[in-house]
Amino acid sequence: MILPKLEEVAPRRPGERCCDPDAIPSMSLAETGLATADLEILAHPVRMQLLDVLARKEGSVCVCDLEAALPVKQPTVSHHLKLLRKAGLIQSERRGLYAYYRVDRPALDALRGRIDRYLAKFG
Amino acid sequence: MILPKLEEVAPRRPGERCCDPDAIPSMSLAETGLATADLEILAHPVRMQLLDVLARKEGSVCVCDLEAALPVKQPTVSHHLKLLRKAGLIQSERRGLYAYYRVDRPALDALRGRIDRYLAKFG
DNA sequence: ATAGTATATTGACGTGAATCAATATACCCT
DNA sequence: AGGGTATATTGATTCACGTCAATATACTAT
Repeated sequence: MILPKLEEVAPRRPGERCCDPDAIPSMSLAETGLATADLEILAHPVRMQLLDVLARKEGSVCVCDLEAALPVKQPTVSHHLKLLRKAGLIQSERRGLYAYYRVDRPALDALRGRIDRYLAKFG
Repeated sequence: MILPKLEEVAPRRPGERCCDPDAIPSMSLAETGLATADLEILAHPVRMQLLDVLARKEGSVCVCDLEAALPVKQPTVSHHLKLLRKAGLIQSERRGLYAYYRVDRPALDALRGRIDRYLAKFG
């Protein structure tokens, strides 16, 4: 390992250490990318309320009930349900005209576990 | 409590229950607003790496070291540090030309606790 | 004073998210 | 077939966020 001559680094007052060699993230950009994706899917009031309602019910919930429970219009509900489904957190099923959604319990538990692990890095 | 006559509600097939009375969020919009604010502050790669670096160090870290550790320019680092400080998660101190940041340990622990509690609602 | 450095702020730009009206799709019923 | 309903999709709009060049600020050193 080649060290620069002292004159070549920016001058610092002694005790005001800059260029601290272990001020290095333990998480790569790829890791923080996954972590932020996990957090982002939860970080919206509508999605949080949707998950809240779905997670408390044992079985499936009709979209019409989800619409009634939330302060946004039907296309917006549909939009956020789609995002949650793409994230693997919920599953859907059609019965006739109606669509029913339920949580994917293992996926939701896994998400919780990952977020717990991200937070543990700061503890 | 006044109930509508049965003929006045939208017709449903029996067994395809809609208007489920307990499909109701347990979290108000105000609560989900606080929760999403807590999640949003973490849900960015640069802020997560900043917290990662700061949380691992016992003392303060010079901004110049934070800049060196992250893949963004100086104004961007400054911007995210400001957001984290406004959120109460970090504190800053100036020593001469240099600025030093450190985590606010109680605030970070409190944030972790709140997020744990939000996640517990889905468990 | 003058020059130089570290950090903060401003202002502008690009990008993506959120929302919803309008429309499409798929299903039921007569 | 035709009309009605529930949900999904499209397209347009708005708006907040992230980034950075340029500049300001505040300090150091000569």
